[in-house]
Amino acid sequence: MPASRRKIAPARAPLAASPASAPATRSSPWRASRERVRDRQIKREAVIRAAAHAFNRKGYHNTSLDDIAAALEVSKPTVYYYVSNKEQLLFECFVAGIEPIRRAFRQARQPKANARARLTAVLGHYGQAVASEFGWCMVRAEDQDLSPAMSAHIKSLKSEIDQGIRRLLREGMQDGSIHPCDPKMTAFALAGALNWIAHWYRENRSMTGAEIAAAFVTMFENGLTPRAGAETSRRPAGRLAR
Amino acid sequence: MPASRRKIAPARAPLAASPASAPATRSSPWRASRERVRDRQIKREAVIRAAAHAFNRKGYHNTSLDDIAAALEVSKPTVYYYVSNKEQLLFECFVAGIEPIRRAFRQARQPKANARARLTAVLGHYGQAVASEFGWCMVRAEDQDLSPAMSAHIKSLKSEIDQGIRRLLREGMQDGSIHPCDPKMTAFALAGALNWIAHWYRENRSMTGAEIAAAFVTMFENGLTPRAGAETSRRPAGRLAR
DNA sequence: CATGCATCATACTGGCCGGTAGCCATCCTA
DNA sequence: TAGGATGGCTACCGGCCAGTATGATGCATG
Repeated sequence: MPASRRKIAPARAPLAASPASAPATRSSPWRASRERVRDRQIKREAVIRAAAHAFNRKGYHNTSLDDIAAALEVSKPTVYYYVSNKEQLLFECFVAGIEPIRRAFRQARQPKANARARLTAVLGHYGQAVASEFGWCMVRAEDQDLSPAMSAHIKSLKSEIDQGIRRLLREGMQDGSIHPCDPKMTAFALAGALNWIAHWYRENRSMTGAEIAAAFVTMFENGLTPRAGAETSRRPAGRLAR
Repeated sequence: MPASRRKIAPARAPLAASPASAPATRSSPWRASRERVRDRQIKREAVIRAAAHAFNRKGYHNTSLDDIAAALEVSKPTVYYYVSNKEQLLFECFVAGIEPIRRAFRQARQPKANARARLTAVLGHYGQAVASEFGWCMVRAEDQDLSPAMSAHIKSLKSEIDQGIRRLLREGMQDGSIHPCDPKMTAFALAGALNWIAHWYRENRSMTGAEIAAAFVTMFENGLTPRAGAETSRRPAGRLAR
């Protein structure tokens, strides 16, 4: 069977540019194969994205590198040409997911508003990140699946986020914009609620990540108990947030 | 090498009756092997517990049935003598974890208090369940890891919980005990925050599940924004709840 | 056209692990 | 004390899959 080069998977699914995600379209740079874009970085990122997509749908352990390669219409050694192993692939997805959050924290550094407002902004970015293509990888990167070195690295990144939230909570309690609370527990609750988005935000993406984050944040701010001032319905069913 | 029966794992670790968990002590019914407790159900439950413990520490995919067998100081076919396969093992753990929550909902059926109070009670039980030995299995039982039948079964059980929370939220909005909100998003936020306990409540169990749940619930009820009435610290750092 | 580099495919290996076949030991019952 | 029932073990199989050995192809440069 000669003449069967560079076309392992006939056309299982051209990855189809995820319907309503972030504006980052993903059209595999291999495709018709004859153009040979040589930009290594672009292809490498395509591999990362494809991995994130596959992990997202099938889980890390149920995704083989052959799957990822097939989605890109290349073969497994090609994938290995751009990343060193599967673990690193997951790590890259993790970093891609968490980087926007770190950026949001850097933005929230300068205190141009009270701490609650800055926390709100950070949580909004957080929610969007979790709802992104890399959210699953970010949230579900288990220490158990990784080598000790990677595990430590990921843990430190996660801890950085956690500490950032706690810090904003403390600042808010100092400047009076946040109700007194245990910063550790509160940070766990906030991060947990947002992290969990990655579990249910899969099918039916009727709300954008920003909308979800906004809905959550208003709930966190107001609480369940009716406020004395305005107990009437001002925003009865979300959906018009943001 | 004769005379090597019934002692595969010399004494890797007698499971040691987990340090500070629920009062359900777990002492493997095989142990000295000579007593031959015949109660099949007891041994079966020991297998489930051991599986939950192992999944909890190492994750489902990183736990082999040999691991579970070794933890019980028996061999793999013995495990298969009590459960049909690994998937069923995970399912049993899931059910064991979720059953207390369903019970809490049944208790919350009779409206002897306003809906917010009943929701608070349910969430307390929810948090305790997630912090239990089976919490991880309950929270992390992924549809991807299961056959379609089991996946559907689990999904329906999870949905039952979700709908229960939404119902209490709606009831609370009707009886005025809960601030108007989108019940779907709010239920996601509440369940997510509580589910996430399973991720960080592992080492350092300085708080009990009930304490954590109580801390979360007060935060959910009050929100982050300071209340007009009492903005002073009444319970600045948790730890003395319950 | 020759050489070298970058890119990628075919085809394989080796280990792990879920699951099973077949056998043995002990206990219960008659 | 025979014989089934119960409970368990050793030893194995087969599939999946991460990762690789080897080499082919195309492009750039001289």
